[in-house]
Amino acid sequence: MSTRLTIEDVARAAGVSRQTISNALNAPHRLKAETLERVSAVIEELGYRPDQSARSLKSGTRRIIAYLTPEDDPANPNPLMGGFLEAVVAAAGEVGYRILLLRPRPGQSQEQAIDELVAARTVDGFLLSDILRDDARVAHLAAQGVPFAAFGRTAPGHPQTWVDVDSVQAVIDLVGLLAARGHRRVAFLGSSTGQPWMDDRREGFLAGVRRHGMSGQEFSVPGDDPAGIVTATRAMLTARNRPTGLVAGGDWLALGVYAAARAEGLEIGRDLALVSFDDLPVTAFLQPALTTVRLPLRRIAEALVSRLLQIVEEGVTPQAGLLLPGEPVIRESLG
Amino acid sequence: MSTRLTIEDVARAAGVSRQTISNALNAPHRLKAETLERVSAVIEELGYRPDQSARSLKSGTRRIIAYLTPEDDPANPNPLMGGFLEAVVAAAGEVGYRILLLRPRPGQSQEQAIDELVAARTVDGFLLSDILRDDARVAHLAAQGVPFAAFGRTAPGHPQTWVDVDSVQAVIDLVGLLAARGHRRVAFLGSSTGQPWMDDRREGFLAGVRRHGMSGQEFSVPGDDPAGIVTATRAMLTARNRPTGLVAGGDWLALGVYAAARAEGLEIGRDLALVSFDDLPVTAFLQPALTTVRLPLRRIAEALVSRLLQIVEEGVTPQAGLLLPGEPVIRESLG
DNA sequence: CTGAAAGCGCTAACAA
DNA sequence: TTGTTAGCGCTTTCAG
Repeated sequence: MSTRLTIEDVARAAGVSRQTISNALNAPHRLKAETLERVSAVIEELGYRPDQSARSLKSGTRRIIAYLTPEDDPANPNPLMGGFLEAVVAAAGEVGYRILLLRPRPGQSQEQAIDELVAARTVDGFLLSDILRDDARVAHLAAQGVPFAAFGRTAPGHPQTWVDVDSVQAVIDLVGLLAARGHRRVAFLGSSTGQPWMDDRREGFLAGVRRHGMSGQEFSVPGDDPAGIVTATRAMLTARNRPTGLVAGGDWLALGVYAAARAEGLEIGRDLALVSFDDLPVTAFLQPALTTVRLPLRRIAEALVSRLLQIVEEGVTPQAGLLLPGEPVIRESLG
Repeated sequence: MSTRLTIEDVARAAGVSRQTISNALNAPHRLKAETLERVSAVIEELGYRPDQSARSLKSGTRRIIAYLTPEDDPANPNPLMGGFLEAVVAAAGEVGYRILLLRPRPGQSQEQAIDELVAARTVDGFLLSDILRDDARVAHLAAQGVPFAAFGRTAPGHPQTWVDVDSVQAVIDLVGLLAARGHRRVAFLGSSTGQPWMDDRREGFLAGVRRHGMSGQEFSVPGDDPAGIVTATRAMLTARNRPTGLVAGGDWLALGVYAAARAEGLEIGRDLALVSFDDLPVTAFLQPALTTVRLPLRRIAEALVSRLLQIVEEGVTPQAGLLLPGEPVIRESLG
């Protein structure tokens, strides 16, 4: 029974003009304390909230942020998506914004989907993730001068509103852990699907290997389907001179390493030290427990929202990206 | 540089009055074919989209649906969330609606969060999931007469806009598969966290056991943390007269069964037939592959959106819920 | 079939 | 400090 309560109704109920109601909500300092209190009580009691459309029409601001959700392979949906969204929604809600999900319709490009929302002035800005080195969406948003913030580094010519995890450093640290345990022959298992973060992790591996004077090999699986990962890993584990320490480019790959090790009769944590990245919840079932790096999703989300709103509300574009440390979680797979 | 294109600009560019533009968009049949074509071309070329706020203010409709996201335990986020959201966003986008994510702020109840959005008239309706038998959110929305649709059955007194998976039947079928392979001593492994869908699966198990005259035991793990699941399962597997066939209440539990079986030196698919529910992508790493039931997320999402929009746009509340079949996926764990 | 006028609910500029 | 006036961009009457 939403009785379509308007500012007028509230004004009448409180015995003041509608301006006073508006002021109570938007410029409380202009009201006499006594009036403010009385009016606020009425607003509260009636449960009045200004109509968002009317307010937006007037102010030009929507208090809505679009999140361009990544294309999610149904066979391998990102298991961290739920947690990331939760963090983003919470961070935005904290400052009075809501999150709108955006996905291109079939046959529509991501840029077109963006344009549609911009033209209809439905949102104040955009949040992006899974940024590519040369990201068309970023280029497009930057060219249009539309406010956005990105989870993942954007190219130098573009607005530096990004937030990212310092994967390079995190993996260097992982390699350091292997070195400290005496491993000399180590390997990196990555996927060659071309994601920049995988490249960063690989780069961290190489830097770590160099720093510790280890012998480091790289292995790459072509896609991210489990069967392929297991096959590739088994091949790696049966090669002569197999590594004693292995850095997986992500927990999804590490899952394959457990399966492969089992198939080859190798015991992780004893025959093979394994470290990884992502801290997927499902790895809690692995035996022995997986050493990995947790992504600081809450901090990422907060930083993204705060950077975006700096542009939207204050017109200030941050001049440098923000690199957040990963959180190493040491467990038994390290040996 | 969004030049804030208004209907007036487009009218001028096309050499017609602004009404004609509005008509071209909202009542094309009123225009002469030739005019419509010419005007549409201009609209297209300029990339004009009516301001959503202005349109909403006038029409009272927002073309936005709120999805009240379930509280996601960070330690065990629902891995299907990403896929479900994707499906919902796609289904809504197909008919010109967008999805807004809603989560209560700290200290705020879900009902309050709903009220806030309703009062501000930010959305046209709500989508809910993880419905409880006696769901306060459902009661609240129904009492306010706010349009909503639910993934999960709502109580009889409430609007029957729900869509659900027929878990009972699906599990009966699973038990049938075990019976056909000669299993007589079977068990159900559930969690006692009180979710209705777990009860449905349990009920399906009992019905199946009855139908096939089998001996069926029930086991329950208190929470959903992996360690607890594995411990409980091991206890079950080491009891004398252990079951030869096991129905897990969900893949998350099945993951624990694999771990427990391994620890006990039992081979799934040979020493123990295992069937489950959900088809989590991560189970693709399991050896042998898990027999389970896939949730028809796309169909669920489409049905939810279509039912909700029937209420919103046509004022028609469906008189009965919709029960969709699960999709059994037979793999080697069945034996 | 197209043009003029009114108003959705709100806020910001001004007047009292 | 409060009340009055105008107008955000659009759609929807109603005349032409």
